[in-house]
Amino acid sequence: MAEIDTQTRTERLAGQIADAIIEGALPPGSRLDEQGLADRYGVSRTPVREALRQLGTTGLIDIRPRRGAIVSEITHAQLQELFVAMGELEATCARLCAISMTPIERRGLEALHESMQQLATQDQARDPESYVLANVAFHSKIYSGSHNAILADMASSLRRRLSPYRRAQFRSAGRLQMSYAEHQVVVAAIIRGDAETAHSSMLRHVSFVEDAVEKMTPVKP
Amino acid sequence: MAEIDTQTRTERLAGQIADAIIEGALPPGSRLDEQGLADRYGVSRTPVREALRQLGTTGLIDIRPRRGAIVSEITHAQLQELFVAMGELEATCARLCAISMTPIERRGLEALHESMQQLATQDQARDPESYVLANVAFHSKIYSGSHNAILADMASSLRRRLSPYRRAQFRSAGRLQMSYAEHQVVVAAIIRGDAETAHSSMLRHVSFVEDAVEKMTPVKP
DNA sequence: TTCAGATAAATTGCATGCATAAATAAGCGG
DNA sequence: CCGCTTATTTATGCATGCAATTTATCTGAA
Repeated sequence: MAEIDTQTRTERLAGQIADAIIEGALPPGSRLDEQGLADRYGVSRTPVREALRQLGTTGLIDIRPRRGAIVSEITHAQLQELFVAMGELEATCARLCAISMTPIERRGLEALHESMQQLATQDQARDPESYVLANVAFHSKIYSGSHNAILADMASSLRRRLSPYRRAQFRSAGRLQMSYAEHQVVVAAIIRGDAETAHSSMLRHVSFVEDAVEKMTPVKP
Repeated sequence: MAEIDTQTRTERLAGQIADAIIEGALPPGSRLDEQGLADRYGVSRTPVREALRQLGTTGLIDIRPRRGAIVSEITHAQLQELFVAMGELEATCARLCAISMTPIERRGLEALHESMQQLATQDQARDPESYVLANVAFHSKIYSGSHNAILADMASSLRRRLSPYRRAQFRSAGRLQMSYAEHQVVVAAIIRGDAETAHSSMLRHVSFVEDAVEKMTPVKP
């Protein structure tokens, strides 16, 4: 048998349900039946309810009193706001990176970015998976490089919340190379400590992502 | 009898407990005994637990598995990070205000700010209460003026989370006039649409607040 | 057919009970 | 007197049960 029971059922559930949403198994609008989830994960309704309430405050799901919870459905306007917010947060993190990343962190970021060149240029139609993974790592490095756990948490929380809407984004033609080129500007600015450019180029990068998503995501009015 | 039972016990509890923390009735480190809270508010442990879990995800309280919940205690370093994060968020909101506030919103902000001049100059030792209230309204206007509900929520959530540590801040000598003068720069920049200055001056304003708080808040290492 | 109202089924909100891990107190050897 | 082990107590985590509300189903009339 494994080891750590240090985690409570509720916490584990919150993670599992969140993952299911992020991975798309539970698309926006899905009803989150308490008993159903309890059966599905082999627990009672109590920890399910606590997990749902936790996810509710993150915005991932929407709890409607006496009417059950659903995976958050988002209007077009709200989706835009989410992207703007994430863009501003990531841009802020990037600016802080330019100011306060350690030399080691700068080297690490640069190295990761360079390793992504191959992933971006290899046959993208076949498998953007590895680039997507590296991309998450890239943005995580930006978050942690800000040296501010609060901003980092907010940014990754937003990223999670948006993930149901970005799934297919990297499948569009040339998006990988575009993304890589945008990263290039951000990284260069951070490396040379140019806070303003780091900020503005990251803002632009995220807004490009937004454009790419908008072209393909049908969201109800 | 009143009317709306549209709100669930859990939600009401979450609000009441949060208020108690914000108002200082439950200082950082306080133990949040489930049964005690249940008795105190005349409910069972179940809604208390759900409310606590909700507050846990906002960061207001700290839930330690199997060891109960306490009002979040914060190290000096974390307090600094919180202030930096809030500063960056408010600065971002201020920048967005400069870009996208409507003429009516600009007028409203200016009017509120002007009304605060009297509150700042009147005998401050006696009663900073009214200025504190107006100050909350001022920053709320900045949040809503960003026209981004996500950023606004994050900023006000952070403000709530910091409120236990800012209570006595405005009692220090001359802090009111200082605050008013700092606001002046921010408002002027927003009114004339100077995004960069709005951002940098708000950042400076919040960091002054941080300084004022640090001088008086004893936080354990 | 479609829609209104009534009835039945399903689901949420909350209280309660119990097992188990922590915290606390008691006992014991040093 | 003090530290460490062991019992006792307390509190948390979770399951279960019930009342109330929502949602689905059924009936009948326009």
